[in-house]
Amino acid sequence: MMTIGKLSDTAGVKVPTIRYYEEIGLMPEPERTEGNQRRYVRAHLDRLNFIRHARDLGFSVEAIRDLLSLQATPDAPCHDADRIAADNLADVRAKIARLKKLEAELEHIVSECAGGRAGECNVLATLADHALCVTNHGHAHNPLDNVSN
Amino acid sequence: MMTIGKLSDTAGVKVPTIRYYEEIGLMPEPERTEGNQRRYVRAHLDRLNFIRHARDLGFSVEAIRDLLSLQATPDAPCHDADRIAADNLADVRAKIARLKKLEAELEHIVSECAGGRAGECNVLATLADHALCVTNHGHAHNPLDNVSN
DNA sequence: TCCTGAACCTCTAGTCCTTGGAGATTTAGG
DNA sequence: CCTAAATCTCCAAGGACTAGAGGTTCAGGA
Repeated sequence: MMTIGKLSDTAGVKVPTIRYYEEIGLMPEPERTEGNQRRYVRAHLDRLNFIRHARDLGFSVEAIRDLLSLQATPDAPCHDADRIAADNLADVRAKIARLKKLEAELEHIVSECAGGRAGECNVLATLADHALCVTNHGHAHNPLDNVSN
Repeated sequence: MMTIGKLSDTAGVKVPTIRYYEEIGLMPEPERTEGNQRRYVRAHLDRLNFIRHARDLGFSVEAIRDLLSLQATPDAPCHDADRIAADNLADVRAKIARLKKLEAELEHIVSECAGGRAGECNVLATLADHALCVTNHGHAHNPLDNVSN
């Protein structure tokens, strides 16, 4: 029997986040004391650890929802979990590829900067003119959605 | 003199986004027609291209604000712009490093999956127990903030 | 000149995943 | 029994957009 604060410390997930997970149905509603405070048991900690770990690995909340329901049915075939993980891996790789292009671009920009006045600054010049770029880092219309996380 | 739609198409920035940039002060308020529609000139396009390019490169709106004010004062020393870009580069590198750890972890998880039942699934087992991880991909308390670009 | 339909306007609210605060209540320890 | 810490609920913010409703303006053609 532990309080939400103890659960929070143990799992490394902030208190409001735990309540949020409950609200969106990732965490089950725990027992309450007479005074309406949440009391958790070991199973809650395991589940929260699972969630945090999956979030650390970049899984979306929706993916985690799927993984949790798979976990709940141990006799179900495992390829669904495998596919979710593989999708996530592909996602992570795409993000790495994109960030590497940005890295190259930024390296170029920064290294060229001679430390003069803003009027001749390479950083500013490059940002003002895409044609000065060394790589094609994309003219994506939703550039960052792909990279966040 | 171009409409917001033309500006949007030319710069590759969605119309509501342009209005949003105006609202937060990244873009200046343009002239209006008698009927209250925005009309842009070349300078607006240049500025919007600058902004989009910087966003593509992962700069935050706040960083862009700084860069734009530097651009407006060509005689100012350039090291501020350089520092902003260098900070951003460090940021991108940190994200890459983090994502590579995730990649390694996910590769491990996925490759180990024998395609059996969920009860023995490696994906699920690893998520349930951090100790099974091959790398220390961090117990960060704000795991994804560091990675979203 | 009028009409039509596309593009524009403002305003509000939603996205995602938390995080923080206000103000009230409960709990555990001394 | 008292107090301080922790908890409760509810609401709002963050970043950077995105989407919709409901209404107006523009440009081209008949």
